[in-house]
Amino acid sequence: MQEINALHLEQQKAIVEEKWPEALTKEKTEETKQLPPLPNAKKYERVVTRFSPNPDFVLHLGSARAIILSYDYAKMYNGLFYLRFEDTDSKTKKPKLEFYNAIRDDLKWLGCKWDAEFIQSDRLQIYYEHAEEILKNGNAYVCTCIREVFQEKAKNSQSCPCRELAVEENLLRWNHMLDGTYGEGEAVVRIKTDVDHPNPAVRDWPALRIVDTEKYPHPRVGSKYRVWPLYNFSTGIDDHLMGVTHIIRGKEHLTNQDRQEYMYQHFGWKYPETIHYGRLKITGASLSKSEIVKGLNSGLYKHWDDPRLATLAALRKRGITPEAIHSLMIDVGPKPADVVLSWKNLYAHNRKQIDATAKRYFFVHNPIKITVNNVPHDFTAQIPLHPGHPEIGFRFFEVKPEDGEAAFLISKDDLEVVEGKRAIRFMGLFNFKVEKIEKSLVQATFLGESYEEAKKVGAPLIHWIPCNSGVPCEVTMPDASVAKGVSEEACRSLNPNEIVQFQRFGFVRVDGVNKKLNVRFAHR
RNA sequence: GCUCCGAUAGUAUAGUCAGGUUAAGUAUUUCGGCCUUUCGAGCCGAAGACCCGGGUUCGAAUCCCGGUCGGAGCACCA
Repeated sequence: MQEINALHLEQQKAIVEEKWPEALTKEKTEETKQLPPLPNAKKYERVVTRFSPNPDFVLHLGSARAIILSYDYAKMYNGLFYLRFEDTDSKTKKPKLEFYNAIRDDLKWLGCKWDAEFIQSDRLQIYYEHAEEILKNGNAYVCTCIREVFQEKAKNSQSCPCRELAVEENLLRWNHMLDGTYGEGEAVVRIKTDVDHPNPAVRDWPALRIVDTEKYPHPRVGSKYRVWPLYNFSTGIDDHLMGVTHIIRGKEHLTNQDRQEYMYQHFGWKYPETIHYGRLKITGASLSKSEIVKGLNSGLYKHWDDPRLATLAALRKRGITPEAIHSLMIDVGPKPADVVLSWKNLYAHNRKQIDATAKRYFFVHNPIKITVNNVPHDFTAQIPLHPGHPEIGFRFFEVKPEDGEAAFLISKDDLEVVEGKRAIRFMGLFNFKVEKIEKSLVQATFLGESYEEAKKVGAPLIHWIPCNSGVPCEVTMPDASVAKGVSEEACRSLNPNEIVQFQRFGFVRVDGVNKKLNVRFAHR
């Protein structure tokens, strides 16, 4: 075995080709895209990654990148993947109880099971202990300067007077933060970095601050705590304590690494490996939380699953599968360059997932009545639910002409397809010729039953349903408009969540069926 | 303004770290054709890219410098 591994890939291939030629061809068809190796994975006993959302809103396509990369890398190295709620700001990014669960559901839906879950609002004591320790070591101080004054000084590489305070004084001030002597905004714990750091944003960054939780109670722990850690402090401590080996996050966190590395040095810890991927966008849909919330508040969107949005809830409702999102994200990978995804790309991934299993049905958009004369006898049309898989079953249509005349519904969209043609074929039924097109009625004459005949004369194939049958159907389109029509009778037995294809119209996901069939359009 | 990061076809990505065997590979998109009782899938074919300018080198998509463009951060947010 070792012997073989020592050979070059080409040499290995040559040997295989010689001895087992069929093995290689199979390998090629199953080829799927792989993530590049994780940096320094071998240095750690066990790879640990985490996804750490603030439960202040639902997840979107951008979050999916962090989740899938973190999850996949953990699995790739037989490691662990954690979920950690970062809910330490009950004021400006206030968490809401409903989103903790919504996020869990999104993760489950994506198929990314987490090995352990943490909630930062349960861990305040841990942060307090570390704050005390770092104050005792003289590597942090309690700053009572006016924010703007501090910033002005930091900008000019000057230290503030609090920086020189003795440990005892800092500890005293720290207790004043905890016991309520200081009010909100009056004191903050700062981590000592380097007042000459080239990036002013890194200089003596704030680690813990006071929140008036009487006024802004935390959804989980209410007003129990008034001193709360800031992002770099809680995240930095947690990543170390939880043994996270690889942090995978957006590059907006790049300077946070610089900041946190100072703290790690103070504690004598080793900073984890990091991957900072670039900004992800998708054409025409905002992935900014605040913008989505703005649209929600203004009434532009009724719900965060509005089809115009790229939230996971919206994509799910449109019939985009988790597998499609997964393979899209693997395709994009972890590189630091920004990407602007095209919906068509997502659709292509999705189509690959659903095409083989989605049942086929007729949906007549903007119906118009058509009568066909000279229909010689009754028909029972039997059309497969999937043209490639007749074993799935069939749908049946009864056509009973009266005095040789049968009535159907076709889509007005097909009028231009039909116009001026010598022959048209109703899929799975018969051929006819259009005699007259009026505003609300099309008249036609029966030509024949033979499909071969239709093919020979190049007759267009259109879909149809018998008049006075079918289910009224509304299709919510990606732009939130609603396409109305009638879908065939067999659709009555459809279940919510099912993804089907309306033939010649596109793939849709079933919302519900009652008196009316409600579906959402996914893509062609 | 300051501090970072990045740049391969319409989109996404491989190749870049260890410069040559790649007249830049793949997926998707687009356009032809075939096939198919869907405008879906499948098959065949075509089109389409190394941001610009210098430098190093026998040789640069790959290394160096400059520029341009794009993005991020500069909160007592995450």
